[in-house]
Amino acid sequence: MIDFKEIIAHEIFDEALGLSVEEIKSMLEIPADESMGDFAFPCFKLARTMRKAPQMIAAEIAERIGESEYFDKVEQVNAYVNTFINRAYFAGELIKEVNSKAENYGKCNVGEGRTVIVEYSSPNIAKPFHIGHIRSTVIGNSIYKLYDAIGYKTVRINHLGDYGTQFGKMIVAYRKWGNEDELKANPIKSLLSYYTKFHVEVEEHPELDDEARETFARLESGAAEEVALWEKFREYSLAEFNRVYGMLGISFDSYAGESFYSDKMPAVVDELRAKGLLVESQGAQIVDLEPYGLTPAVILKSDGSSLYATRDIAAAIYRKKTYDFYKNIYVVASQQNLHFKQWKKVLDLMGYEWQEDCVHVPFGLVSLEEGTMSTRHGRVVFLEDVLNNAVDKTKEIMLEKNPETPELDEIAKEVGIGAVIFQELSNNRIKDYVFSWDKVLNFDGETGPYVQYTHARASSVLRNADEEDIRAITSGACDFTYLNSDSAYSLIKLLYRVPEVICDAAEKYEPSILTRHLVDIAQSFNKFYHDEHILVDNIEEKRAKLSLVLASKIVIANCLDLLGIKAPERM
RNA sequence: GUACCGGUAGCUCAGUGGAUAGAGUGUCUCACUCCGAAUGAGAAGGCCGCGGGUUCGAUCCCCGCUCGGUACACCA
Repeated sequence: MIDFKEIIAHEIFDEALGLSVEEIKSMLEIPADESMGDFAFPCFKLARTMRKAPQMIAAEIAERIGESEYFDKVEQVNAYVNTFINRAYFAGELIKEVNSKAENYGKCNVGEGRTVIVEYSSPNIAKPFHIGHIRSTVIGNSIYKLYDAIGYKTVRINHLGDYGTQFGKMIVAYRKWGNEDELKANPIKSLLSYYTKFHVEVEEHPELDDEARETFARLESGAAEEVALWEKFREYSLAEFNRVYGMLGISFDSYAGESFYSDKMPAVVDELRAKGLLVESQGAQIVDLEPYGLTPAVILKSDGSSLYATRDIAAAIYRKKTYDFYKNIYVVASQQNLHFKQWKKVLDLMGYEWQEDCVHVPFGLVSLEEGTMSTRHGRVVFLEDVLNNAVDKTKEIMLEKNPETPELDEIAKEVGIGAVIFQELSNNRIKDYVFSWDKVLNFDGETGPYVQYTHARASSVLRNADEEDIRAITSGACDFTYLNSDSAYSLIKLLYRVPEVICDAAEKYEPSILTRHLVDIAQSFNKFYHDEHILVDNIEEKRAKLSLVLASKIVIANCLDLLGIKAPERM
């Protein structure tokens, strides 16, 4: 693909400016308003070194490069040199690139030979999968896809919350109030009811807490009965989670959760002790982090059992040994910022420089209109219900608009679930939000269905073309001078920027950057579609326009895929 | 109390050390004998939380304040 910034930087370069081509390239801007050109070069900074008014410098540069064949026009406006690339040239280069690379357009291999671990979703066993869990699940999945697209080897880890004192509580509760049949019939619901009952009962019988702690200690030491029960809870729960993952089209390479590290912790504790980091405080074993302005990291409780922090340290060391990661990414809620700071500091104190390659990717809180979600208090919205409602709503709309659509049920799933995922990936992940049924079931405007509709619309136009047209546009033999309208050209520019947007989104661990750009593309396509008739009588013009439709369809589908969303041909 | 995160149009949110701060939604108009109206066009809507500072230039960077969220040793 032609690097237009590179070309322009070479054109602008002149000894007298005192800037290298690279420096000029990095100073080039894409103007907010298209009437100001495609790429602009601001001359403010040159004013000082050249001791000349920036407007004059801009005027001189514009004059000097104005005759270049790459430009339709070069203007000086105030302190800017505004360049307008030759439209037919730009269109031809971009469209041939997209249509020949097809599903690979946007990908690259900058990560070749390196491994990136993405830990995401990581729900707690025996608790329902609610709307709060969608964030880590869907953001993490997109980050994995982004890194995969730019050439990294990826490892997807679902760090299941399948260990800890809560399982002591669960086992105690199950023994007191549960039974096998009930559990089999409706695992998570039953487990949740036992857990809830435990918390009610413990108010009056505080000794239950001690019992739970003892039970977890037995589990951790490998007592057969406790282990068998725990395995049953885990297996049943996982089966339910997998149903939701199936709906979302999400899978993992590893389900090594907290329990997986239970036998790897004593070594970590020994190592900490050997390195002189472990001290006793109030009966517990801790790492003192006061010199670093942090509260202490508790490694072992006073009863000798392990904690979340201990397991995360063991996990990081294990992952470094097993995968030799380039980056180890944790997509975990921002509530755990402090935990990750402490954890990184402990690894640092242990002498592991690779802690710098461990990245916590935090995201904001989802709450309900009634307040913070609380499973125990029944203030909870189940993810599966949200997905099912979105699918039902989609089906209703489809039956009204396009009842003849083949495979209507299948497409309703792709669109309904896509709508939920898309909304989740629309905003900066750090922002908190309040869940709203109205919002999640709205399919107009900047939504997943809007983008999918745009894709279906482009597909429809291509279906209406004849075979010779399709052959011509896939071979790239078109007269691109027909694509010189403003609406065609702004669409082309948006498609051109997709590869850099993908890299940017990956580097910042921010899928919403891609989501936003995709909305811009859909808007731009729809404007082009309205402004211009595509299937015109003039064959050359028709084929040039169809080639842009094909390129748009390809790019939309590729971007949707990176968000974990399907791109149906009809809807 | 301390730390971190957020405050941009009625609402939900983008945005960048630079040109006139943008979308969607809601409200009011307009456009389907025409390639898919889940669409497009137009109108209206802004002390970019407040006060200082750095800079040729700050919504953006720094400091203080304020409002909201989150976290702060044996839960995860």
